[in-house]
Amino acid sequence: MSFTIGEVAKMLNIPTSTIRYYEQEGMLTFIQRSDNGVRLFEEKDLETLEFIECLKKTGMPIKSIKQFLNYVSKGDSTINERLDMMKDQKNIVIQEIEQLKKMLEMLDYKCWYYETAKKAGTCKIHENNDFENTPRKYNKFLNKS
Amino acid sequence: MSFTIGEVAKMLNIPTSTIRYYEQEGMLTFIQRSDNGVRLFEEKDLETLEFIECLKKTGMPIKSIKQFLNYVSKGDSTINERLDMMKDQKNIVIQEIEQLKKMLEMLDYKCWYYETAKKAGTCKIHENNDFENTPRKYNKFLNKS
DNA sequence: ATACATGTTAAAGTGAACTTTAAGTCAATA
DNA sequence: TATTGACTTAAAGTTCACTTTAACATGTAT
Repeated sequence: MSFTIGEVAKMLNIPTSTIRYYEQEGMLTFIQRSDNGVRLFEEKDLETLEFIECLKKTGMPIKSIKQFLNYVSKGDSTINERLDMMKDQKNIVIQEIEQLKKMLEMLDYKCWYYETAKKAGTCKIHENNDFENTPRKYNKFLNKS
Repeated sequence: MSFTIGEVAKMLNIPTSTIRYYEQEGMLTFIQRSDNGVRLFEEKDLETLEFIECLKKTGMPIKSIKQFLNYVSKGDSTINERLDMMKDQKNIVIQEIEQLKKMLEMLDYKCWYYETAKKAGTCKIHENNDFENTPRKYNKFLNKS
């Protein structure tokens, strides 16, 4: 049993134009066609599309995803290359999470900064960078606006 | 004491073209000029630029950063708006971290998948989705390629 | 005095990831 | 039989965040 592009679009919540774009970019070399040229998606193809969406969420560019999928289609001779790509992407995601955690601390400070300014009715409350009245976890942000 | 655009670019590791672009987009309305039109950056301006870089790392679009900085220049009457923006961005970052953590698990599984395939010399080792020989934490990925 | 580094601008170009448009094919339904 | 809805393509358009280019100004070093 197979699905049309419209059905796939609904199921995976991806616009049909995006799916066609992916095929055009050479990511979906495996998709079969009916006699009159209509794309036929199998269950396995849906899984690949879902995997593509995951890789996109990790920030992997479309060219790299294409590269990976081309390795997949070449079979066992490309296991090392695929392993390397997944390892590299893992490290990228680890670093991205690290960075976002730091940014979260900064936003946390900013929220505190504006909560207290809101209570005081003015940002002037922060003008002298008062260590005494600043929660310890925010001390590192003082004197850095 | 003030800095030229080239000095700022080196200190913050941002291209001069990018700084000029930010000004053009209305993010740097505060920058002063010398008599002959040369930009003069003060210490405070550097801090603002660093903050802009932070907001960019959180994924905030340049239009929103501009919005925020415009609120800042309007003073105490916009404290609520600024607080709301920081709260919103905090939630966005929290969700992004959540998503990346899930993607990290997926990449972790993929690494294990290809490590074992590498040892076996073939991906066929995974063909029957063997629950027995799959570490528990990867079980949820079985039958989903 | 001339070259050079650094600054200035406006405008055009880039790359990534899509989206939209226009024109056409085909199967099913009123 | 005519229309509707879903599919097809190629090509152009869009948005974001810059970057590059070209032409010119200015201050310092030789």
